[in-house]
Amino acid sequence: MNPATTEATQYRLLEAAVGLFASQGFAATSVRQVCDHADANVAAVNYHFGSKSGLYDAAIDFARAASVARNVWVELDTGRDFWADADPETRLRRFVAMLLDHSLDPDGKPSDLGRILIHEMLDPTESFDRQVEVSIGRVFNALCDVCGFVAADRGREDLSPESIARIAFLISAQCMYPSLVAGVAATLHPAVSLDQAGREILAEHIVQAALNSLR
Amino acid sequence: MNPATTEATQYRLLEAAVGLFASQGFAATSVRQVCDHADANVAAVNYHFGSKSGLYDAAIDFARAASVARNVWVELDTGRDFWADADPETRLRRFVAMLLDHSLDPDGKPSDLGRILIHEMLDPTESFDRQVEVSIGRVFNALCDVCGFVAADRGREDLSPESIARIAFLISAQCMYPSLVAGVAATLHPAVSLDQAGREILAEHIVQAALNSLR
DNA sequence: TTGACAATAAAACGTTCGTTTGATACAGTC
DNA sequence: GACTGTATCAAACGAACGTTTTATTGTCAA
Repeated sequence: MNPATTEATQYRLLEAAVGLFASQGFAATSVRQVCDHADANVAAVNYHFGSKSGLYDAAIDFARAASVARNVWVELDTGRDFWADADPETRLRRFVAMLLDHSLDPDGKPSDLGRILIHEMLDPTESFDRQVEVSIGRVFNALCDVCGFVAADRGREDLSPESIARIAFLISAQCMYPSLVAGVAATLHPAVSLDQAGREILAEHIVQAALNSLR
Repeated sequence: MNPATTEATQYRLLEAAVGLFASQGFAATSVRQVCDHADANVAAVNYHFGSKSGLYDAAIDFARAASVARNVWVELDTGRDFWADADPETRLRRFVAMLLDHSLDPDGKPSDLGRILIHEMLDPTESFDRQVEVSIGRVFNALCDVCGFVAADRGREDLSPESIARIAFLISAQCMYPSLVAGVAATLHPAVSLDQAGREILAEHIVQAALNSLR
């Protein structure tokens, strides 16, 4: 088959894998299930990705690339954010908005990457350390930095690094929670809307809470 | 074998099942794995609990009973909390403290029940609706009520039920996050301590954020 | 001592798992 | 037209899965 179709098969496998790994996790997702969703032969996974683990790693990179392409925020490789010249409060506001955008897809569905990350936290695979190193670890450090800038901007040099980290911790909690519950939000939180408008209100709440803690 | 030993086998199976289901979820946990951890025969699960699903349901009830016994808060069957006579702010403070205590075991480990619930949110089994009905759904409604009392106490009748629900939503996020990350907190959030002292500081942050939103 | 009963154990049931094999189709090169 | 490399397919591999069957054990009442 021609290379174009080949790439299409790989693409379909990755798309199916991301969605299934996101909801079921690595161990509970079978290769045959992925291939069925992708209309591919069972042997395609091992041919294109070497193994189920290879597909998993490729799917994570695929999801991360899609998420970053949709919403460039910080350089994941360095942790440097792109608004180093803006004032601290603006940086914090943008950071929270982007964490939420990475937690929820544009249509309000929970993010695949976020849900894969949650599975990794509950039951880490060998990919977890790499994810911390190249992605969430650096992002969390960048968030701590931004919170530290806000604190310094307000003359709160008395806040210890632990206090700063705790505030960043609670920001992470509020930004990641939507990707956890969005799939069952209709059952669990029927009164809370997670569309674009609701997301902006949530972001403002989160920012205000952080600013109050840093005041 | 005598009934005492029988109960011991059931108990060991439930203990092993709770831990494994909490970290791996239902589908990724095998019956043989549970029996190995419990030093029981493979047939013991189907003998005592009928099926793997029966073991799962029993394990959830087991974990919830242990959690409630350790920390009585609201009546899970009715959603009624036990401090209906206290002032609204005190009720909120106690509610947050108890949500955190249910998210983290006394020794700072993530709660098994909380992690099972997270798995259910990511990929609901048939047990999910029942869990929402008898547990988390009622607890969330009770939390909304408490937030509403605080708002009324402060003359904020202008806050819509949606606004109240959103504040309760963010409280839930911050209280549940520890049970998600506590297992990897050393890697992910090395600066944030989740022991008893750190938990109290977190609770105060969460309460203050909610009070500010309700002010 | 015997029979009834609850609990455990070993073995096997058919199914599904991740992976591999061998064959087939098809593009481009000589 | 023969050869090479890539991609797909059906089929099968041994291992592990949830579950069942059969046999064995120990404890009671009769």
